[in-house]
Amino acid sequence: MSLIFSRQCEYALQAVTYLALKPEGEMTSIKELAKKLGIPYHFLGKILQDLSYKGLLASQKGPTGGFRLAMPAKDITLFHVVEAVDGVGFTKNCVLGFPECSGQNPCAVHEKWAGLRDGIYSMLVSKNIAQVAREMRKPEYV
Amino acid sequence: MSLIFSRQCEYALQAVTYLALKPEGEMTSIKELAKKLGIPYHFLGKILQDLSYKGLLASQKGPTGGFRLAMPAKDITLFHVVEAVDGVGFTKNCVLGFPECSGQNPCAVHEKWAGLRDGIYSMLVSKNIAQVAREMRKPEYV
DNA sequence: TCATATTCAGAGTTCTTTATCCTAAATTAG
DNA sequence: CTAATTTAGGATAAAGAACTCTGAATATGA
Ligand code: FES
Ligand code: FES
Repeated sequence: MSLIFSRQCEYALQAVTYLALKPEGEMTSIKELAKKLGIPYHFLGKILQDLSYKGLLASQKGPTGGFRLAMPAKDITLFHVVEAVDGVGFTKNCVLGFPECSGQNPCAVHEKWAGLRDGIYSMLVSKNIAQVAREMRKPEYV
Repeated sequence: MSLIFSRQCEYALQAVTYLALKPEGEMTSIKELAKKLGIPYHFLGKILQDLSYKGLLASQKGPTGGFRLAMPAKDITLFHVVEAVDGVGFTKNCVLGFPECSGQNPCAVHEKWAGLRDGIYSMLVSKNIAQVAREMRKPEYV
């Protein structure tokens, strides 16, 4: 079981932050990304394709081709990626799965969850991916 | 996509807290639970069966049969249910999906996530399900 | 120019989760 | 004892997520 984000979304987040480390405009192949990040090659291809379709990445075919961010890294947050891949359900839904989540008929943990949800949101938007990428202390990001 | 807990786990949490409202020892049928909580009947049956197997619930067949908590509601927390159904992965895994999550090679949001993860854990253990059930402001719980 | 190697694009497949169905076994009430 | 009710449990179907295979586009260099 994946936690809050789907596997696809996790891979997307890893890949996009990896791209943020590259000089602006430089193309990076699926091969390099898949190898460095340990993500299944073809699956990653489909994910990046999807991110291109949604306007977050730009792609180019052929040798020397690959993917790059469609806009400056400082203008992208992790939230943009989550929004594009998983949607914004986690900002609206009841953590216990009840059909409605509002102050009207709150479940027992509604208040507590509201705070945590805000925390998650702020974790995703408080830094742009250029900063995020630099703060990664992961061997994958070398 | 469900958020942090699987659908199955959400249903389990709703059902167990519902049972916590009943007088200790009283049996409640799948029928009543499914109807009140709006959970698919047969699916809920499997979930409750599983919770019985894991020792959280006790069951009895025949008319007047049903399910009840296997121990006093004050001794059960939401975490017990999550643990039984989804496991404790969320307390250990990297929120960005990296294979390792530790202070050794932290991802960019590791610290922030550590705090949120603790918050989620405390949300699940700070009250027993008797309290949780009483605090539900849900029409389902009547 | 054109063959070839490289890379993305998109359809297709497998696996897991969710949900349904059906029959058997246990238990109660009459 | 019989009929009604309820859980137990296997089998199956539908939906969604995860992953794979094949083909189209493109740059390079012979
Ligand atoms: S109603 Fe449950 S989190 Fe809002
Ligand atoms: S390494 Fe990412 S949350 Fe710990």
